Amino acid sequence: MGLSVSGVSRALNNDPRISAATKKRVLEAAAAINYQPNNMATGLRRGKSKLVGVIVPFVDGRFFAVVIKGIERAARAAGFNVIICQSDEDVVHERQNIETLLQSQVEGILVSVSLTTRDAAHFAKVQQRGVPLVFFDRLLRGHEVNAVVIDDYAAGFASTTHLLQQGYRRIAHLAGAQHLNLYQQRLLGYKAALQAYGLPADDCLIAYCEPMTLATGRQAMEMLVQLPNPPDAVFSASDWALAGALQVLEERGVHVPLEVGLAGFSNETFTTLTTPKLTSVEQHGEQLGEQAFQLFLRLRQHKTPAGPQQLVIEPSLQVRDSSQRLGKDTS
Amino acid sequence: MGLSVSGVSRALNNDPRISAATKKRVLEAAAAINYQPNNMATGLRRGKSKLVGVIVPFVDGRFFAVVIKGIERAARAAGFNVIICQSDEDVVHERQNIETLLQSQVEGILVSVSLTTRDAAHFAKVQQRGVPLVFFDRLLRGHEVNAVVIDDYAAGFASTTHLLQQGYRRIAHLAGAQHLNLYQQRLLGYKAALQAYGLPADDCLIAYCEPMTLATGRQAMEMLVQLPNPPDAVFSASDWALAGALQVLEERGVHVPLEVGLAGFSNETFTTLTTPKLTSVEQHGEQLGEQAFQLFLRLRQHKTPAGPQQLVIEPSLQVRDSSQRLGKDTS
DNA sequence: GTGAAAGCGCTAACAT
DNA sequence: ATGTTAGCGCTTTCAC
Repeated sequence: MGLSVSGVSRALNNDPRISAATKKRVLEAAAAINYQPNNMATGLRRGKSKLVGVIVPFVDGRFFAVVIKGIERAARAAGFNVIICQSDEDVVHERQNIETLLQSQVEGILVSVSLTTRDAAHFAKVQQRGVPLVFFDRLLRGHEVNAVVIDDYAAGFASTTHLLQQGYRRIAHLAGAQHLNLYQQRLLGYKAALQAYGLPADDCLIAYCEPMTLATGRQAMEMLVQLPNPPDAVFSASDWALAGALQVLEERGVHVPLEVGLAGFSNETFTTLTTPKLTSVEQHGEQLGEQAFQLFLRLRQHKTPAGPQQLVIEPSLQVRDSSQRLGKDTS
Repeated sequence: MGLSVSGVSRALNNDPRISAATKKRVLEAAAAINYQPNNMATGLRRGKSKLVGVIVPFVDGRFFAVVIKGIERAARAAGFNVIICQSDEDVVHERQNIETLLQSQVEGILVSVSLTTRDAAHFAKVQQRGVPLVFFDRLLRGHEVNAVVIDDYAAGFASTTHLLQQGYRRIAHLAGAQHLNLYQQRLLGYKAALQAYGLPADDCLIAYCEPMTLATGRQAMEMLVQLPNPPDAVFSASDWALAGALQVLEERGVHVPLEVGLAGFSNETFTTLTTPKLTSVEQHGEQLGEQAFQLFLRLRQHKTPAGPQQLVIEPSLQVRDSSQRLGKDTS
């Protein structure tokens, strides 16, 4: 009849050292009283919380939402719960988030750094505590870290090459903050594609948008159209900035894609809702999220990893109306 | 020199019963060894986790992202951490989310129900455990619950009235699942506005989209344009469905807003990126999120509340190009 | 196969 | 103003 606490614990945890009969008895009783295990107590005793923390700059916008979905799926499968924090592109919040997550005893942290993050002191602290740290998508240049990124260079190269194939020759680039790997790589890919076509790189055609929003995209485009020799195409490192550029062109009666071709980045949902629909780069965020979590799991297993791990995911170009001057495109 | 654990605890918690000198000493030592309090231990001992759970159908899309921002702001101010769960519009996930949150010992749950939620058994379980439960935006019809909602009826009335003022007379409605309060209220507001103008309600003009997406909006519009007497305006309970409608009209060469006027709901970011820009309802999600958290706090204080509390937030109509047939609008 | 008991890190009586 | 100690709910040795 009566059973000791340890017996109950064993039954609930499928411990082999218990008879099927008593296990059944316990399970029924538990269901009857609507028993809920207390994760805090379990975590405290076991010394592991089964929690991972995720820090993203923001959660609206398709990319990070999708990444989170991927992380959650993988985490659920491994019996982990996920705590999501938004840094709001503010390094101060990011530091607070780290603090919060460490206090919550997360077993690992997955982070995509904010735009305003320039030093990595708060991340060092995480490592120092022995909490596995995985960066995804955005990371600080010049830091050797565990990371899952997409091949931004290849994406920049492919987008620019696509525009060149469509016959555009004076291609501008809306660039992001260069201390972030991904904006730098997109710019480098763009430059490399021009060079591969034997075209000179004209610095006038590179406009830095920080942050990359509709507003900064508008400003950049206003500037570009007033150039003595304005561009006939734009490759933007962000769909948002590209949307701003499109607005400016529309207002000035410039036809897209006949007069100016456009290609963006992130495959935001609105890219299929504008006129014309915007060509963009799909980053396969869900896959990226899953990989990031898997990497965390691996780091957790091997206490002493063999140096920083880097995983690269191949993006794919979604060609839509905004960049198709010719009938079709077979790239 | 040496100090007891309780002394340290007191210093860290700003207990008055400790000298300023020792407090300082402890704080310095804590900083030196990079001390992090263990929330699980504190929570276990105190019997409170300082955690709230939030369940939303999804996190992409502007509305819920903004609501979450509001909740987080209010929670942070009250010293709470937030666990965000996505139900993915699936009641099965929703039940799992509830389970997860209860195990995590959250002190309250804020939820916006999924589309597939029809019964409230899993929510009853939450109440039964004495965990305060607050619904926001979406709730099940016919359940008396604590909730913060927007005045969907007023919004439906205002949107439809605005279209009428612009001279549209055959106004269709893209409606959502009627077991959810908000879609029902939007429909009722629409009907009431027609009636107030002395116009008959034509059931042919009401198209149910479930779920309300670009695809279902397209289908609905295809059907509407083929009516013997097609509509000259559309009020949609979702911007997504409206975007689908706009695409269909565009493809058929129907001019918006001259031939057909459009008004949507939720003020999604893409409403300013389409051509024409879409009129929509701003729901003030951040405010809604803050109110929802405040309501939770109040429920937590008074163990026995005086019946279900309901808070209503007034939305506001954002008039843009898609609904302006006349020169201007002063509603 | 089952029970007794220690202890995870912390707080809050209750001493002193 | 500081120290001592019990115990939050659970798991896990260790003993039987």
